Amino acid sequence: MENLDYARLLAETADLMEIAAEDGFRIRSYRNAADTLQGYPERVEDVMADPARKLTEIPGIGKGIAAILEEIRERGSFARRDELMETYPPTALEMLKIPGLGPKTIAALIAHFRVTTLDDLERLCREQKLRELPRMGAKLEEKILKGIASLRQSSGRFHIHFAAAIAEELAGYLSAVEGVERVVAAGSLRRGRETAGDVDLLVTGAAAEAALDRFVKHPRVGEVLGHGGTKASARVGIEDIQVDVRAVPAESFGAALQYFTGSKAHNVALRQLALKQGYTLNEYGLFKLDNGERVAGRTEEEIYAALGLAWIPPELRENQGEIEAARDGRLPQLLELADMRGDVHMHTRESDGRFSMEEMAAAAAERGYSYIAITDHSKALAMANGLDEARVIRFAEKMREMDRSGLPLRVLSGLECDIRKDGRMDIDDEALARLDLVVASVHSHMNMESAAMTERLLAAIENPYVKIMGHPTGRVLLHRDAYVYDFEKVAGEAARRGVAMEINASPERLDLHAPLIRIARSKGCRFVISTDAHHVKHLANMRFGVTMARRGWLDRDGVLNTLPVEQFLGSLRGNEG
DNA sequence: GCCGTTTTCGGCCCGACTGTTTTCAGTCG
Repeated sequence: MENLDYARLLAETADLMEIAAEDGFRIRSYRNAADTLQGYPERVEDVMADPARKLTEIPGIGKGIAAILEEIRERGSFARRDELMETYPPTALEMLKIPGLGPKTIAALIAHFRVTTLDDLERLCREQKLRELPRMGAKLEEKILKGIASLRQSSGRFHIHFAAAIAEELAGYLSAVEGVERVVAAGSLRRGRETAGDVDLLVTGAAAEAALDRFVKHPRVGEVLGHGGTKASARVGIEDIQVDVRAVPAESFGAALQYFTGSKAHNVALRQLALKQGYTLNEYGLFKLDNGERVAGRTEEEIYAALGLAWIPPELRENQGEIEAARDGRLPQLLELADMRGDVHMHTRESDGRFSMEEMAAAAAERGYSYIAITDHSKALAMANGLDEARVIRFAEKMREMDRSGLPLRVLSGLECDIRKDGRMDIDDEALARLDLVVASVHSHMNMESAAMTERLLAAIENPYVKIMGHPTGRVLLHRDAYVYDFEKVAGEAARRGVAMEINASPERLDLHAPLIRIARSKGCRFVISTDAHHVKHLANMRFGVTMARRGWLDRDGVLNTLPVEQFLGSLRGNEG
């Protein structure tokens, strides 16, 4: 089992404990441990397997949870969880996802009506039975019905490019209000998470409150969930994404931005640090505990500085060691979009892209790149019109000719070559040898068991022409899970052989993601960031890949396609020195 | 359940909004 599985069991149990009204601090410990494991750069099973190591080295994991993790490893669950699962129907966890329904209400519903399915709950609301209970009324019944409907139609999370587009649209709309000074997106969007559950916008200026009124009148705003003097919430567009807009005074703008950017775990750690230093921190500022005097709040920088910390880039705020690094001056100089000099994975009409090589080259040059690699599909992807050996050779020749004929940037000849089920390349070595670079990717047989998939990938990177491992986990966000294999082993071998790991910047993939980037980096891997563009407009997705790299603590030196083209080529496997 | 430059016991982050109330519990971020 992976860290994510351990984290899920702990978090799930914490939810059930909340319904069971257990001690809140104990529940928080479970959640903390789950959060920590989720992003922990080492596999928890490896720590358990190493006799020289102890689980309690991991912050937030003490004797109690260490024992639970051991129990999970042995039998896939643990006693406390089993008891709770027996007491409460599995739907209890589903019900928590309905906005407006919390643990207390759910406990009451289960106790009084013996609700066990969402259908039960829906019927009770339709028959207006909920109002028989204290503090429940018509509004709640309505809210639950809407919640059930939206739960059934979607997972409630959205791709980052979609959430970013909504945020940018509304920010423009609200900025146009006279007297609004700034509109900024906070939340997981600002931290660069791969998906967002909602959009948080902060508005400041004399007319901030008026901006809330304007927001709820936006033509694409549907249901208004709340609207007060400092906050308005509504669902937007046919996708029904929740948007929260908050009006914030200028003197506490930094505090609000810090607070609403999160993550929750980062904020809790920061407030604990503030308390230790004699301050209290909230969304209005940093205040002295003894006399309530405001110490900071106008900017994030002054808040972090007052706590003895360097300003922490939002992408790092996951309570994964960034606070300690900021204290000790060890924060990395994170990669920037402007550092990128080339994009080395993209498709043209030769396979399943929509544009010609010349059009892709022109669009890439416009973005300021000095080189690209064209990497169309190989023949195994027949439905994508993948290239066979003869076409690979012909197309590579054509690319070289074009490259000499004065394109606006350097075009490298490449291929996204399928890794076959047995780990061999889909194209023979003789043809691969004609290319500047080969990206090796899995597009088939994704459900192999872990050991076989590990062997397959190890075999693939044995091929000397493979320079880059494409979208290394194969996940498709909100749609398909990563394939299962021993990532550390493959990453270690890739590092040893000089095969670079791709950070695929397509918003539907974002693969690798931050925890695996950190693992790969710790194994000595180098990276490229590529858009996998099938359309000229996809070239703009590079920013999401850079964000992912930043979340993985990468600086410019860790990413090969920040280098000028000759050095980039020289840094690829087999070309060194 | 975790944790310790005040602590191995006694703390543990904080405020706004809603709905159903006659003063506040529950939910959310």
